[in-house]
Amino acid sequence: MYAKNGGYIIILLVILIGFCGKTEGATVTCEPQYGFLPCTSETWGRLFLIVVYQYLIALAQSYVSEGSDKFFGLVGPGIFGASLFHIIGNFPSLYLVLQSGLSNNVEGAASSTGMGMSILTGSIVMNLTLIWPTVITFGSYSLSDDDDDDDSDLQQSAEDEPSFFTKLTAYGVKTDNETSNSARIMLASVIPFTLLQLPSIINSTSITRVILLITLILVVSLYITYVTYQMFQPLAQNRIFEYVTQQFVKSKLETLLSTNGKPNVRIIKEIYTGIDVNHDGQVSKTELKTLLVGMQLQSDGAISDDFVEKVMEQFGVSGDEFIQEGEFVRIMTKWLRETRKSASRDDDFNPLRFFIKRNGPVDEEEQTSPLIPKESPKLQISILEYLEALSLVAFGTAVTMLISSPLTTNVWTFASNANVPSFLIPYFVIPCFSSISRILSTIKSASQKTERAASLTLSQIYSGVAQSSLTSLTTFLAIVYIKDLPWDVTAQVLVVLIISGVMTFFTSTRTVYPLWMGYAIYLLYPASLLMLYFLTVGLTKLLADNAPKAMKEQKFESYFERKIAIDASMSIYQFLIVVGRTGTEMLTNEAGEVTSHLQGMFNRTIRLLESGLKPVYVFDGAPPDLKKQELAKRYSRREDATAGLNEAIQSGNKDDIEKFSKRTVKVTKQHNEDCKKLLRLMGVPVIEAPSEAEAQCAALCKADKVYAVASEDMDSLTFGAPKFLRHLMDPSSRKIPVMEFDVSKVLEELNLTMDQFIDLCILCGCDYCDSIKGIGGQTALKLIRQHGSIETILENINRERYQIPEDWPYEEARRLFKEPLVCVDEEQLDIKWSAPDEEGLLNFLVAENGFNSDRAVEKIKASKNKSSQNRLESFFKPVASTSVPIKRKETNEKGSKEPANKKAKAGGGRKKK
DNA sequence: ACTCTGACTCAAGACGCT
DNA sequence: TTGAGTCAGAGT
DNA sequence: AGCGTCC
Repeated sequence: MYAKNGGYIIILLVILIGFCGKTEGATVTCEPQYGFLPCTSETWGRLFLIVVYQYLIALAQSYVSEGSDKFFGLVGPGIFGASLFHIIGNFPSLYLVLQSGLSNNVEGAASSTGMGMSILTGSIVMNLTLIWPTVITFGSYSLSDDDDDDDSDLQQSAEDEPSFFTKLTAYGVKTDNETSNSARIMLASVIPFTLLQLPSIINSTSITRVILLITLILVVSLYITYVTYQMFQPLAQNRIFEYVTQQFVKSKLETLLSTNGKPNVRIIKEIYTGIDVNHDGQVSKTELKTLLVGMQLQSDGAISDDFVEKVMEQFGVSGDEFIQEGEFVRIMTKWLRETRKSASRDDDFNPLRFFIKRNGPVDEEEQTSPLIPKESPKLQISILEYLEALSLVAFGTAVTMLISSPLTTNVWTFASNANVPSFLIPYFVIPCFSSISRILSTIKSASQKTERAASLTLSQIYSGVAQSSLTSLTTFLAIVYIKDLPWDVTAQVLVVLIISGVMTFFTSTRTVYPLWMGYAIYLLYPASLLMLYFLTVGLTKLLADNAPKAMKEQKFESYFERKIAIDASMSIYQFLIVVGRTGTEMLTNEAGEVTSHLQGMFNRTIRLLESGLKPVYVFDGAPPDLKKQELAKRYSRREDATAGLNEAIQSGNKDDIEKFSKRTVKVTKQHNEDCKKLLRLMGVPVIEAPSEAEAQCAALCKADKVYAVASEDMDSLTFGAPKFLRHLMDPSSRKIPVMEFDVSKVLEELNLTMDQFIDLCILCGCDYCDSIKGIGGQTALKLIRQHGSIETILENINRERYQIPEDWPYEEARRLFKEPLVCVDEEQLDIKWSAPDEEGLLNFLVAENGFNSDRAVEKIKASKNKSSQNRLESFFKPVASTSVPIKRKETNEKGSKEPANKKAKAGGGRKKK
């Protein structure tokens, strides 16, 4: 059976890889993970992949749990059962939780740590508010104690069934005391979450770290306690053991009973081997007991040795003798026949009859009787068995590790493309996926509708929660502490606390859960979603004082097919400064004209086209008057630098030459014209802004002509570009992810209006005017918050402390930001991307500027390939984004971002790596 | 003690070869 | 030029 | 990954 499933996994993988290969021919714009896993840039393709990956993970997890169950069955309760068993069983989900935190990507560390915690929170809450009530609703039976066995299935016999509302109180589930005990243990495991809440109350980074350490120590000691407890209190372990074997035997028996006609000897033999854990070819008394447990022979309480003896007698053996396979098959067959005919007498100890009417009488008096077989099953070790278990675990784990990273990336991208709120992904989607199999098995086992089944299943949930929160929390805290990662888990922690608090209230004191309670607790799940939503959204607002996260990291590839406006002058400047320049030397053509900018622009544009982006380059027009002052200053500085350069050349100081030559770089009209020509030849649209290029970019974005503005200059935000990308060009050379800013979110989280935001930017310093001495990002934000506008600030500010520049033209600057001179008429409509004019391009590059023709041809080809596939329009609108620290340009920018980290903003001390 | 500012420094493109 | 990172000093 | 080359 494992082999069959293993076959599925392998076949699926092969299909996937084949799928990948197919994609490769036509469209490869995405990077296959590990070089062979398929990938896609289309949204629905992603969905498909997600489903497949998820299925694979579910399979893998079932392997791991089967394997670890097998281990447990082999070893039985003991030190292994107490410790390793849990860890192994939890490994796949643990890995899912932590893989994000393990990434080396420091930039994304904050979000990944948050993500790990969200997954943990999500699965805890899901266990408690979805799986838990499932036990109640699926496992409920009449709580009144009459012995009518007919209500075995609530849904079926509608006639004599009580009404739905009556059932709410009259039906339900009972559990034993041990279950409440597990609940209390689970509660204890949640205690550390309280500590994690402290940093948001206390405003100190150092204390935060101490708290982190204390929490870590607490969690570890709790974990040790938990393991120790289980070692010396085999109660809990025995429950799991029973649960495990019960699952196996039960499923077999169900198949057996569901086949009509002749008893299926093969399955009976399978059961026999299943029970015969040590594979010595015979079933002992202890092993038989396992069978009886699996049959749910008694609705609660232990199987008495007495009873086992009697059943043994049925098999013709007694005491320490063994049951042989042939005998086993014979008796089982007999039982089956009898059961079908229901001709058996009551005292003949046919356990199957009890199994069939699972909802047998509940004997409350026996509730307190010991649940545990007096002797734990002592099983002999079979190497083969171990190997099988081991390989199951190893295989499942390997598949999980392999798949989980592609799964999560796909899930994220899908979510962002489909506009799913991002917090739902780690909180709902991922735990949901990994819980599916658990939900199913829970339904199955709860459907037995016996106290024992309910108790076992609930215990299983509690201990599952306790284990996963302890293991995950330990690892999470350790990583965060050791790597000193930023973390802000206030919202998740609160949700866990509230949910588990409510659940504790429900569960700690009682053993009877009426049906209504199950339904009520279902409601907690949506409630927790709302709670988390308001906490994340609300909190950031509340914390807006510091660093709202209004930004989202994006993969470079996720901008496939997106139209992006780029400020050309900025790029040209960069190219001139950096491309092929050594001292005063630059890349030139034969005529001695500089071609650095062409080289850079060509390469970059090719790269963009190859990635499927649609760039629009916007060139600067005439600078506004205000900026002229600034420009004049720059000009004079450049003069100085030129003088310095000459001096340096004469003195031969290389460092100085280097330094000054950088400063003397100037983008000339000629450079601009060259680039425009190049771009037009490449089929890339070029727009000439009447004034500021940044402003024009923003206008294009506002007019929905482009998806976003890409720039390194934060002025774009001030100009109100709805979407703003930073580091778009960087990922190739550096490992910085693209940051996507959403102005509306920025405003929302800063809790400012656009006008206020503009004022803020002016205060922080802009190209148009000076800033006020002594006011940086922080103070500016505070002042704006407090007073609302520059005017009011000026009225209220302490003029002694802050020297306000004379003739401070803030109003003018504001006007430039608010109503920049941009071109809005339909002239812009001709933003069209066309195929490159190869001939013209080659002529221009090779003939006029001395480019290597082979290289040029090759690159043009590359870009053409990709751009032809660009035709596949994506249906999906640009994506909403979330969360980022706000920044402002100038030094102060750091003012607002960096403090964001330090400020211990209520969000909990974030530390920077 | 903690926060904020401002002054300082540094690097800045993109590709391919080894 | 720009931003990023660091550091010292001044301000609470 | 580091370093030279692109023109």
